Amino acid sequence: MPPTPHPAPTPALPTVPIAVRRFDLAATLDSGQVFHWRRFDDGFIGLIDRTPVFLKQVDPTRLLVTPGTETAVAHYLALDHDLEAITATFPQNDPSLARAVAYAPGLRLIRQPAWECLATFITSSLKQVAHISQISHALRQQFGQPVTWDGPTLHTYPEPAALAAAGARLLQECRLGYRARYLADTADMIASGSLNLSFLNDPTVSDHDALAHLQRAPGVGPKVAACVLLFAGERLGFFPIDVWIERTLKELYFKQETHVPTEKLAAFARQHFGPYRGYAQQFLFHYARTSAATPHKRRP
DNA sequence: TCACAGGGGTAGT
DNA sequence: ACTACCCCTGTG
Repeated sequence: MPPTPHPAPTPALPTVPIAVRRFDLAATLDSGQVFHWRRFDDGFIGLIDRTPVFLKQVDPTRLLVTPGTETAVAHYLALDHDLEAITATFPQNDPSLARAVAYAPGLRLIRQPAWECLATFITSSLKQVAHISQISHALRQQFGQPVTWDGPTLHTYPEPAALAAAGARLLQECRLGYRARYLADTADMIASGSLNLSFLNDPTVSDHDALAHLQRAPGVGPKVAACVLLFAGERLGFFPIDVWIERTLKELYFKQETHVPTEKLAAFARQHFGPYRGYAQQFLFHYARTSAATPHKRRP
C-alpha cells in the first residue's frame, strides 16, 4: 500500500469472520441482481433491509461481516444454498454452461426484500446496470430514511407509502423517465393493500399464480416478474429472459436459426436447464456480461 | 463540443 | 407483431 496522500484513510469498520464455502462476494453483489452495494475498504457496504452491514471477503473460505449481523448476512446471501447439489442438476453435456459456472463458481442467488426488489426492477427497463444503480441510490437518498452507524450514512429503500405519496411527478426528479408512473402506481397498489407481496414466499401459491399476481402491477411484465420471483421469492425455477440472455441463448443453442421467438427460448430453458434454471441463467448472464468473450456487444 | 444510437421492457394498438 | 415511452450514458 502506498501512503495515502491527503484524504483521510477510510477508517476500518469492526468485523467478525464467518466461514464460507464456494462463495464469491464480489461476483454475487455485482451480477445484476442487486444494485445498492457500494465498494468500501476492499469490501462492500449496504443495507440488508434496515440493517447496515460491511462485508469483506478476505479469502475463499472467510467472510468478514459487521458484528451482530452474521445471521442476517448468511440468510441474505443464501450461504445455505448447496451449490454442489444445484449445479449437479445442470445438463452435463453442456460445455457453455460449464464454462459459465467455472468462471464464477461461488456466484449465489441472494434473498432480497420483496418490495425493494420489485421496485428496483420496475425501474430497470431499458436501462444499463450503472443507471439502475444510480436511480436506486437517488430514490433512497430522496425518499428513504437515513441509517447512522460506524460507517458512512446509508439510506433505506423508501416504503411503498412514501413513493405513493411522492407521486410520479416528484419521482421523476430521480431521472426515472416513463418508469416514474409505473413505480408510483405500483407503490400505491401496495400501500393501499390492493397488492400484498406476501404471496412471493408462500409455498401454497403456485409459480403460475405468483407470476400472474405480480404482473397485475403496472410496469411489471414477464421479465421483471421473473426477476422478482427469482431474487426475492427464491423460486429458483424462474428464468428471466433479457436482451443479454436472449443473445446468449441464440448464440449458443440456436446458432443456425434466425428469428427465434422469446417463447421458444423460454421453452428451451425449461427443458434444458432443469429445476434450478434460475441459477443457470445467473451464471450465463454474469459470464456474458463480465467475461471478455461476450457474443455480440463487447461492452462490460 | 455535440449529435446520435441504444439500453437487463412494458403497455397499448 | 409493432411502437411509443423518458432520458442517461457511451461513442464518434
